[in-house]
Amino acid sequence: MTSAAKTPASEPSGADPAEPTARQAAVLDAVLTLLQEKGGQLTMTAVARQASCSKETLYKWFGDRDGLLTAAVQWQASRVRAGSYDRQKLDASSLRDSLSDFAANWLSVISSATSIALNRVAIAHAASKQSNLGQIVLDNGRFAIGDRLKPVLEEGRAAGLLAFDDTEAAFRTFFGLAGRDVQIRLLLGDKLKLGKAEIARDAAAATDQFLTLYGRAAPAPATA
Amino acid sequence: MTSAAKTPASEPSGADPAEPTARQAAVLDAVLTLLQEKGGQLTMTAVARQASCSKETLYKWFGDRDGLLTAAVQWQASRVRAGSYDRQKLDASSLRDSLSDFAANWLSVISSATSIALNRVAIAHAASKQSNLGQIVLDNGRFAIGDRLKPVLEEGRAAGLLAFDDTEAAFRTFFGLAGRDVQIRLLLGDKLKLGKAEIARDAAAATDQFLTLYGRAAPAPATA
DNA sequence: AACGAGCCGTACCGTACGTTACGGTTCGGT
DNA sequence: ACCGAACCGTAACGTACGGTACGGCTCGTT
Repeated sequence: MTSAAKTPASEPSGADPAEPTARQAAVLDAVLTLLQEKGGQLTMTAVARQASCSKETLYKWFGDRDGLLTAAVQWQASRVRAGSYDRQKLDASSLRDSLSDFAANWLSVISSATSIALNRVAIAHAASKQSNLGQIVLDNGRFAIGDRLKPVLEEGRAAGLLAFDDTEAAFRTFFGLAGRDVQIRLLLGDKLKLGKAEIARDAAAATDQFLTLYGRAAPAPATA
Repeated sequence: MTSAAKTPASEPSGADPAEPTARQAAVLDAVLTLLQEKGGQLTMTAVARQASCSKETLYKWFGDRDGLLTAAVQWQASRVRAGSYDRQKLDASSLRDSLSDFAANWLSVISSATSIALNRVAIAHAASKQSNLGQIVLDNGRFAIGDRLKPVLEEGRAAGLLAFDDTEAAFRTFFGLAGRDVQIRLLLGDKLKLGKAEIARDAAAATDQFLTLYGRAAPAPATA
């Protein structure tokens, strides 16, 4: 973004990632791989070598270094979006399972090497540049899970299983109970092994705590 | 830390910050100021200009860029350490006040421009270099507040006001309830104004939730 | 007054890296 | 078979910045 306003290359220079070609996806995978292995010292030369492509191609496809980083973040985000958790039946048990699944999934994501690396570069970017990398990561992380979880919470409320006034506040409580200090510790380099067993246990514990705070035993129809 | 094992300058090259001179403290303040204003693009030249000193002096005092950053982090940490919360009387009301104070203080710290800037550089460092900046920030942030809060929790348990098995787990729950998504959002550049009123309200709410999960109404002497 | 330590300001050096340019190769279209 | 587009590999350029050297100034000491 140092001297933009050039010929916008093919297409991924704008804010719309559209769909990268298979070859471009391979390049972006190389970026993600290098990001995890080498950390912040990601150079265009290293990307070109890892992806077996020329730097000229990188600049033609992605404009500049920021464009490449942005495309990589969006590429990773596009593959994280998945499970839509189709709710029909909604009883106390299935609600608990849904919440626990959400917490476990979130813990898995934020403790993955890819997520840690991407959050680090986005945070480093937010420190100096004006680029929207941080916003992109937020939109596909914190806010995306909020958008997916809030409907579940509201269905739970409609079914009389949960009680709260502010959906956003309830979600943020759940977010805090599930994540606690995990993300900041990992971002700061703390060794913190989270195996599947720990994640499942912590997710269940967070769900229990959330239900203690917001749960209602049985459907309570109508108003007060 | 790039090529240590030189003549260790005066003294702040090791792990012991000891006590910086007034002049050195002014330099470190300049670092913190620049870190907030300019973000990650902190250059030695800019520090020298801001502090009205020569680069030669910076290198004599702090060894290299990492040494300067480390000293700045520890300098900031040394001034954050304060309130020891001397507990003698401990009833339900004072426990609630203590917890709420802790939460409010923590929210104030992590939402301050200085903390955000320091956490960003520490995270960026944790990404590439092997430096212990991230560990220093963790020790003076997350772990420091844990060491100060855990005794309060255990006194509360001894007084029959709280019930938990694992002090660490109880603290992490409190940490999550208080912090929720605040820190990650701020680090990623999200606009999130936290005034004194919001902090006080959120701290009180987190305390209420924590007491709902872990509180016991009255002293319950002896075992079951 | 003379001296030396410490420090400021600045010029300078070496390197890393983003970005560009260019020659050579592959490959689909005609 | 020929052409042009796309792309690979690499050399080259410009700049930013960490680190060093040095001349001059200030100030405390004798």
